[in-house]
Amino acid sequence: MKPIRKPVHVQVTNFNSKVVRNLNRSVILNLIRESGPISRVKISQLTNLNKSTVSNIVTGLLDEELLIEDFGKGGTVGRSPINLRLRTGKHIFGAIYFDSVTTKIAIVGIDGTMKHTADMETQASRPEQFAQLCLEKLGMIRRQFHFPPFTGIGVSVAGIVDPALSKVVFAPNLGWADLDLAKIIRDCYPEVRIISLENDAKASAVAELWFGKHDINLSSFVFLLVDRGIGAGIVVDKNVLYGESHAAGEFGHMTLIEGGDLCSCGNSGCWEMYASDRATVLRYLAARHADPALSPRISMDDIIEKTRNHDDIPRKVLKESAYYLGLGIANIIKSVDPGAIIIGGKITQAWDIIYPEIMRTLEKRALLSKQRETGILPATLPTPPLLGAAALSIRKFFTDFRVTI
Amino acid sequence: MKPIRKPVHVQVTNFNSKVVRNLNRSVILNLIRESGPISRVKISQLTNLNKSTVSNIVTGLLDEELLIEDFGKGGTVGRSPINLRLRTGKHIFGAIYFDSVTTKIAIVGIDGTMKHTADMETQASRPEQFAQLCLEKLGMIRRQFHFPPFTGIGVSVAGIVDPALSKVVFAPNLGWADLDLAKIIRDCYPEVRIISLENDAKASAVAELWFGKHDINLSSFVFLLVDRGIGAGIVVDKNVLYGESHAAGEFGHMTLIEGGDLCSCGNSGCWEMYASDRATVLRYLAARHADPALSPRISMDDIIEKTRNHDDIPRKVLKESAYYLGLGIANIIKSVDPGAIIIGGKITQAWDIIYPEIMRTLEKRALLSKQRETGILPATLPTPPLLGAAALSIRKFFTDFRVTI
DNA sequence: CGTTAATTGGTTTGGACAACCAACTAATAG
DNA sequence: CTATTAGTTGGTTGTCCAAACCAATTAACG
Repeated sequence: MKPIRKPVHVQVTNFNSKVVRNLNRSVILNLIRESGPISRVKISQLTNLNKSTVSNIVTGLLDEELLIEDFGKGGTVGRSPINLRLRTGKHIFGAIYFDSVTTKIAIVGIDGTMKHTADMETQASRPEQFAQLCLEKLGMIRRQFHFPPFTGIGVSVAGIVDPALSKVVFAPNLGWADLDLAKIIRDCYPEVRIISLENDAKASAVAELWFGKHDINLSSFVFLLVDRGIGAGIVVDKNVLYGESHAAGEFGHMTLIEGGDLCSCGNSGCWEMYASDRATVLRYLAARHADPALSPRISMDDIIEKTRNHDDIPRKVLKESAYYLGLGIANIIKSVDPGAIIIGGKITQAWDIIYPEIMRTLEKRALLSKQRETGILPATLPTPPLLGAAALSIRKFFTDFRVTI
Repeated sequence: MKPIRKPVHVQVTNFNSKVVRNLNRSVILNLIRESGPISRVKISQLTNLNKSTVSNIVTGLLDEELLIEDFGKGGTVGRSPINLRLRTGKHIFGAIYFDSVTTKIAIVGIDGTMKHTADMETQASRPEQFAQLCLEKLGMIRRQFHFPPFTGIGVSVAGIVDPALSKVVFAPNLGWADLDLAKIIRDCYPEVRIISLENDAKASAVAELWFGKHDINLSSFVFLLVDRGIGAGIVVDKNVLYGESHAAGEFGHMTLIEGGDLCSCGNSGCWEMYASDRATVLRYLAARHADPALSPRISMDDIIEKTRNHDDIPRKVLKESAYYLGLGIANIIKSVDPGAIIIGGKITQAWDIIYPEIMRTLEKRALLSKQRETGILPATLPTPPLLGAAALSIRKFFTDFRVTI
């Protein structure tokens, strides 16, 4: 018999003038970030804040050296507006993406521009030492190219992460479990105040949300990262869904085919047994009647490369993967009904092959006619999980309330 | 080639003193609702609002006759607290739940108590007239039992609803499509200001969120309504997920068995072809070697009733449904990783039969060990979609900002 | 070409409003 | 009477808002 717990009264957020100021400051800063360069008057109109209030807050942001004023000419009558935009260069962010084969490192500007990138071969067997090595490399690059000290550092990992505890809970492809990565970063960079750790798919979703170059204003979407496995980041109203165990979006392990192939997670018929890169490679080897043990030697790049020649097998294999992708995507659409699905991963290099096949499947299996129009888009960014790592910390920088002295 | 649309600058919400007041008022009112009776000092401690601020706002709420003061004795030393609780009786809400066979009507108090209920046989063929009939019946009951005029009216429908347009988009089991139900309500009750319309599963989720009697404080969960079909309401951080086409949570139509039975939605292998009440009834008839055309004559009640006798077939059939329920629930857990799954519908009357079977399936198919502990609970409320209809309007009453004169 | 009106962008000023703080009164147990 | 807890009062602070006020630019007109 379970004891009946009385509801615990968690701290309720209240509102006062300071909170209001910080919220409005955040609103203005984000408006400039998203739609800058923009004048004070335009901000006032869009936010419904009074002109004087906007001026007041902007003065503060200029004092903090977060903005730059552009004195230009306005084409129409009247005084020319002073356009405001984000100041880049003053704040930079370090980013690391731990993946099974290659770990990627980058230095990223406040506006999401990659200032510098580097690759390292992942040494998964000694996680602490390897993480330290990457962090040191990051610092070396920073000094070498005379960047200012990091405002924040962000890390993404191909696995499940608990950002409250800032630990890697379970990363099967790296063989990591219960690794306190945040502590390693803090020890290495004690002066850096903003540190983020996140699952790679969720980080990618944040990257697309903040820096994606889509022609529609996406506020609800699912980012699908097709890699060795399949992960997803669900974004609803510009918020990432985390879930109770921080495992929301693990669509890769949903059962798609009852009684299907056995997955390493213990379940059978998981989506990623049919649509992940690993599945594609294995299917390719099977089609070539090759030894499945060769799979580590063959990469998605090889298969996609081979479609350029007049060879039907890689094309057929990719189409088959696309069919299964469509099958799972239809389920995602029925689950959370997103405004779009953004696909990242190597398979998107064969977009012309996979897209028609995905859409064909969707059209057969969609529930509502409106949902058949759900946009299926390739990622617009170079390496979403890497940029996403930085985006996590950049987001904190912009949305966390300024510490009032 | 699509035209590149510049991001449309939607109205940004700003913050000023009036907004702050209304937010804090809302915070206090909801705290009293959820954890009342409670004293001013306790509210102050829990919300971090100053004692005087709480007193100020509470005075306003007392003036509005929303609260009642209980002068009791406090067991300890010091002045006894004046406990505050919601005043019931002054505000009542009308609720209608349109389902395929029986339409249910209720009069509900502000605290979620059912004051009066009535059933009507659904006449789906003439939706406008039938809706009007139900609304009139609701008014008749109200007058007969001397209730005050309705503060709000809420309606839930077994189908997809667009609450922005307040229309029933698609209700296959009722045969309704593109029905402007909100207009019918408004025409019938022009003086009622709060009118809500929602899908039955989403309404049920709101009912459990606001009035559910669970021993844990649920803020993220999925309400699963197992009926002729299967629908779900996803709740994340106390917010219901709607989705781009207002079709989030349509797990009933997710593909669970590739190449499985053909569903009326056009897809094959949908979950509800295996786990819904209709599926259970059909499976029961098949086990009895009876004519599937008899299915409208046999109800879930009959099957559950028969498990009381020493008859193995209904038991076996229910267990099979529970297996498929577990299969789909595992997928839901992997999708949105909820804190709990609350199941509603007739099948929960056989909880002792289905629960062990669901859990057995989950344990085999869960991804994380922590997720194996995800609570699977039966609904705690009598008819969640009906109470949910009222809860929608009650929620608006509490959360919508008070119109300042 | 110089002056003025019209227009738009941005700032200053005074007032309103809400939360906060500290000191106060009220009630209760011992 | 004292210690303790609950709730109120009066004054202060901080923020937003409205409107008046500068600033800068173009168009019109004599």
